[in-house]
Amino acid sequence: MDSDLSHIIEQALLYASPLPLGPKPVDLNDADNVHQKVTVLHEPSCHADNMTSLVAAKNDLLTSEDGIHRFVEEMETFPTITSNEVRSKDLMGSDNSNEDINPHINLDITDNLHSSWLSKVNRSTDSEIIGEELTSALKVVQRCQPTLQEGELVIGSNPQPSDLQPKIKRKRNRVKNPDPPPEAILPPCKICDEKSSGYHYGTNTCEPCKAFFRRTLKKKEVNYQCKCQKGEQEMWKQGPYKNGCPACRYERCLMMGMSQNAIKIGRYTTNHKNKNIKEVKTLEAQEKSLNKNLGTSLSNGNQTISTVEVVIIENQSSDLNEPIAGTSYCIELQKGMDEGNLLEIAFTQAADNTSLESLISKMLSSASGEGTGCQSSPTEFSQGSSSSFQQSKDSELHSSQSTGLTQKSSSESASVTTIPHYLRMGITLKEIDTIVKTLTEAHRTTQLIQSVPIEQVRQRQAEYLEKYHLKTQLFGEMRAISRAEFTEFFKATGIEIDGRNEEIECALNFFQKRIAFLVAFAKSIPGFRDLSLDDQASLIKASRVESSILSSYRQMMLNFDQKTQILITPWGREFHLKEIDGILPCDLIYQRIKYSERVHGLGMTYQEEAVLRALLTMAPDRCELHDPDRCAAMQEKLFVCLQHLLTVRHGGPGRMLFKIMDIITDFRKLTEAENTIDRTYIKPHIMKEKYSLLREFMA
Amino acid sequence: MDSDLSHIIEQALLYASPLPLGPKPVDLNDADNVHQKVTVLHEPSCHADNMTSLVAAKNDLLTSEDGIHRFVEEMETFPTITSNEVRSKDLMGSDNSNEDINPHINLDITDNLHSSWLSKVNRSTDSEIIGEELTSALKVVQRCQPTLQEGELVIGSNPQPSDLQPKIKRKRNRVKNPDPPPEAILPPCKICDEKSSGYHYGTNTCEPCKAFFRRTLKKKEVNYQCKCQKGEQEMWKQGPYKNGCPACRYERCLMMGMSQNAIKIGRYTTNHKNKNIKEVKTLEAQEKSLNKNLGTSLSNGNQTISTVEVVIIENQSSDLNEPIAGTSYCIELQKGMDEGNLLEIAFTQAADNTSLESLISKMLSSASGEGTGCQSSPTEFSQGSSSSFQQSKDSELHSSQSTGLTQKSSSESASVTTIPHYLRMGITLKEIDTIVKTLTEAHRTTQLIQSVPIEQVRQRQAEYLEKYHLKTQLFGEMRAISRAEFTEFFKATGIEIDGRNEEIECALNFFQKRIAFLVAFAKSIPGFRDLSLDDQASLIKASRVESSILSSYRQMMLNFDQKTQILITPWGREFHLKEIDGILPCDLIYQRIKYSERVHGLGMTYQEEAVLRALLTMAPDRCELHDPDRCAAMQEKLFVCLQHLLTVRHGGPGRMLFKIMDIITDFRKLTEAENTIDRTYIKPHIMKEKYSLLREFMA
DNA sequence: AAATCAGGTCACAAGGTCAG
DNA sequence: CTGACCTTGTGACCTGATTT
Ligand SMILES: [Zn+2]
Ligand SMILES: [Zn+2]
Repeated sequence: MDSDLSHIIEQALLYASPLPLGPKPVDLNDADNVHQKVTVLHEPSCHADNMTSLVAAKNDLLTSEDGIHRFVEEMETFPTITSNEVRSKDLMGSDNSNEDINPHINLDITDNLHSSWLSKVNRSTDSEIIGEELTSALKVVQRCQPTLQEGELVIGSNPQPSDLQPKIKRKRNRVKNPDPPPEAILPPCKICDEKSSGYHYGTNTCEPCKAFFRRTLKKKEVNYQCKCQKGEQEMWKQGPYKNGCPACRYERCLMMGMSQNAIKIGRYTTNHKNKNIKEVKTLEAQEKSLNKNLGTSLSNGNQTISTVEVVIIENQSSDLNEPIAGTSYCIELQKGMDEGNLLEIAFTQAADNTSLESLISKMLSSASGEGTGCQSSPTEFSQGSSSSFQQSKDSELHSSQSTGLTQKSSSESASVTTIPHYLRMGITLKEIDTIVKTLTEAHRTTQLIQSVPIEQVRQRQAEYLEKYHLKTQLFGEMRAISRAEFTEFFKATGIEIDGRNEEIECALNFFQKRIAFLVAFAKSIPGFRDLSLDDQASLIKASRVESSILSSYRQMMLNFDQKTQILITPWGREFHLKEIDGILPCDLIYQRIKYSERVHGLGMTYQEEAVLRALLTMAPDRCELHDPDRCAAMQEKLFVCLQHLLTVRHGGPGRMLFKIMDIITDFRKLTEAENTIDRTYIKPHIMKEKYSLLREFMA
Repeated sequence: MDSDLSHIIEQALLYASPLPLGPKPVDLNDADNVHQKVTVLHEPSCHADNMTSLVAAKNDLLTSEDGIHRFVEEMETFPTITSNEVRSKDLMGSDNSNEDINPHINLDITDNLHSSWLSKVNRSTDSEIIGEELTSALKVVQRCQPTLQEGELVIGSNPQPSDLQPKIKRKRNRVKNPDPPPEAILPPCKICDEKSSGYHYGTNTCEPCKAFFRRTLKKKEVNYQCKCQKGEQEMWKQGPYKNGCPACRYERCLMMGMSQNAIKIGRYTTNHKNKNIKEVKTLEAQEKSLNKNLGTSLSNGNQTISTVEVVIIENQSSDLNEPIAGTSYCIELQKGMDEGNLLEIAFTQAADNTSLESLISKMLSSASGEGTGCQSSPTEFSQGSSSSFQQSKDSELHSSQSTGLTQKSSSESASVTTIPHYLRMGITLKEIDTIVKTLTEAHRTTQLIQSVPIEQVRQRQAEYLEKYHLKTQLFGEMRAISRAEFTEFFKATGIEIDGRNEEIECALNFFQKRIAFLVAFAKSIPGFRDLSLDDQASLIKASRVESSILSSYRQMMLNFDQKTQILITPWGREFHLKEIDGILPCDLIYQRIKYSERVHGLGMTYQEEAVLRALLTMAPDRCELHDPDRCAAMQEKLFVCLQHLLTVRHGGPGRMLFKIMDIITDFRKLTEAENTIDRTYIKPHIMKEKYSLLREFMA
């Protein structure tokens, strides 16, 4: 830290010498250099040469972002811009603040036109910094604009002087912003989570959503048809989402309070600005700081929600998802999901005393047909034959034509016209495609998705926070009653101090449900069912942590509020992190949250998520298998699928893949940790017959 | 819609008369500058000059023909354009953003129309800013239009001043686009190489291919039958192609990433547009330079050793690295390696009390040129390698080129439009080849290779085993003296029970040497040295376990005998696994051995190993970096290299890659384990100054 | 004067249609 | 089935108006 200085010097030296800085180092402070550069730039004859040297110089200055750098960079790219591309407005310079269009380009054009006299003038210019010169120059030009127009108008229409003045003034405003865009901080689009462009119709939205809403407003009759797939409507309800469905989009717009009347124009009030900032901060905090905070936040978790914006909505359609009053939080199974069969088995059969093995085995073998849940997709995948493309109506399966999702992909992938390496093996693209579709579908239908908008969740959390405070005031920290104490007390007296056993029952119940989902998903993995039942069971068990995190992390992000430290469990209860220790080990929960955040941070698409989930499920080295090779072969295919997805999305799987691998690694640790915890915490509770499925999993 | 009529009339009027704006010059408020500018622009005499210089300048800037050329073309043809063809809005200039119409055209129009009077406007030279003046001038001209029109209207319709404002606005609307082909620049169809019609389903495709893909999407069941002739399938894989085969066509669509979710709609961003242009440029450039590259890269590939197992070298110069007396077990540094510089610093400098940071930094910065270390000994190695069988194997595989570049050469006869294989993310095959070579070389020269044949080793192990048995018979299990006991004893009495401290010194010494190697290798990674020194250091530290295992596992396999459980350490001592615990935690050694076995089990080639080592070194997610992105970019390249190598070797990297990833994953666990162990075992020993380098690594 | 938004414009792609 | 063409909706970018 303190040795930094010398270190920096070292570095400086290092970089200074060996690298070819180009003829004239770019030195911002030195006027001469600067001028030179400018001159150079405008000297047609020198053009090419200087270009290269400038570029070279640029590359040497690693960190700096400043004017010249950018300038140089643009010079570099400029040549590719053809005349078509330059908008007249750019040339005219009256354009206000287009961030993409760079003024320097204008310069260059101009240069080209007039290089002869330009270069001369330029040299004699004073010792200002280039960028500024340029911009100021721009400014001047722009000034001319309005004025001129003014003149014309006078001619044509006999204007009143009074008219003239304001006009000029107004025009001036438009004068260039010399410095880079301050780039106001804004929370993301409430509708689609994209980068928002401001507060539109009463809500922070992106430009597209704004336009969409405007168009809709203009319509005399709104009759959008919902184009959503199975679980997508829930996604819309839950939070920002994006797919091609205008009906749901519009509905969400309304949900978020967009309307003509909510319009607000003009400059932000400080208040509003602060609100924005706060909101962003909150979001960021949520994304990042969980790790460090936990320790401390456990002790001081009584901050109030100051920044959560509770959007008050007149919700006309509070139909199905209305959480019931006080506590009962509604868990919605996928509507489309025909879970009957599966769960039936899971729960009914569990009642008898079949051997543990046979329990899962039954679940596994039961859904041999299409009948069960997610299996509607191709079942017999086995060895790459994939002959049966019974995508039934899934043609649009993941039709989430997430418009705009691809912008990223387009940005990177240059000219990849060749078949990637990873495809050189037996697997065909078609197969990949099918696998991905199948898995995505299965993934979507084997997770619990609540359709409660985040605002409601937060609200509920806020409410609970108050309750919690009250409780703690009355009884002191709930946490004080440790699990050990409780058990002791319970054994001795038969009295549940705080009714936690009931809670535990709920939790266990939920766990069993989730297991059913895990099984269902696993079964949908192409080839999975070709394995022996034993192996199937082993795999599912071994991957339960991964699979369940991948299937629930989005919910987790929704249901846990960093600020208040309040978690709403999937079975619908609120807990402050501090009190949860009585039911489940706090650490476990915490770990889960942490991992959820990490996964969330990856920003995977649904498809990637699904494939990864499958990949992790099919891990032959996680457990003893009868036929590990077969499993490995399938896993390999899944890996190829994942690679393909990543490659397609960001012109190269590179970084993402590593990040994922990194998390996988840690997943294993988590699994280990959970295994121990489960044994101590859960096991004692699952002796009841109805939890035999669970028991099996804990074996 | 409604304003159309009047608008049309307006237009008609406008164009009907040759637009004599009237003698009144544009009168500006502060007009001098502007006037001048205008003058310049419209000075017929200047015109030609500017034009030509412009063109000249342009040609410097780009290779391509289109941009300005087209512009020039348009300039020339413009006069013939009739009113229909020009949008009024363009003329009027107040229009906001037509990107396709080139401003210059406007300029020219105006020029032509008005040159008569415009040129007369006085030109008082003024040394104000230039480029902008120009643009302003442009604007002026354009603004004239509407005004003028206004004037016209006045004549015709007796306007009220109040009317004026809105009118201008109205004009902008809805002028039909009569304009000629704006014809955006687009790269060709990625599927069939035809002229593309845009970005469809995430890819630039032609209209037919788009339709084809759409139809396919709509199908519920895709069962195309391949109708390809022999060889045609390869064509499809290779690049854009076209024959009647829907199966392959679809396959390629998927390949190129077409999909529902890749849909992007709406207007292009400037960015996207630029990307297109760039891509077109790149394509053009590639076509040109392809042949050259191929020629050169083919000719300079003289590297042969790819699968060397153990390189045996007769060592004449066992200079500085002389290990410990007693048993003379020879550790050889690569002869050619000019390590002096490096190690010097590592060891000499270590003596003084420089801060830790600067220590590594110095090592990092020392080898600024190519001169150092691993870079220097390419030739010797190939001589030294005795293994002839590999060569033959190699030549079978891919004749001269180790990286399989030959494939390309074989296909070079293909259509010109075919882009080389493996050309992703801007990486050319040549680049891959170079990287691989560099790394292989570096890898080879930054590891300790002993020159003892395995028989000798085994023999020695056998001998030691006897000794060991004797010892244990005499003293009982060595292991009995635990580290704790020893430390205690040593502290108390100052007596080393079994001279283990000496051993430890040896080990530490060796570790330091190895660090030097790690650094040297890292530095040879292309791009590594572009990172900041801090980052470099962080990366090296973070990857030390991986890198050292990859550089030593072969030795490890050689030096550890599973049967006897006897290990010969790299610093030349024998140990039974049981006794080693006194010096290093047995578990660590054991882990190392285990991992070495795993890696060995992969059967990687030397090249793969080298690339993998580099890949692992360049892991941006392992540690905090100032510039993770840059690092990630390089890592991606390395990843491509690895993929390429694997692909070449076994026609598909699939499984292998996955296995590797799997091991990588576990490496991280190992790293963590070692970090803890290091802290407890090693740290206490490295307080001596000469171990400061080591100390830094343990930080 | 600067910030900030409603609204407008139109380049652009999805999906449909229909004649080959 | 193919692909040219059409219709419809989207969203990037701009301007003028409105606030603070
Ligand atoms: Zn949005
Ligand atoms: Zn095509």
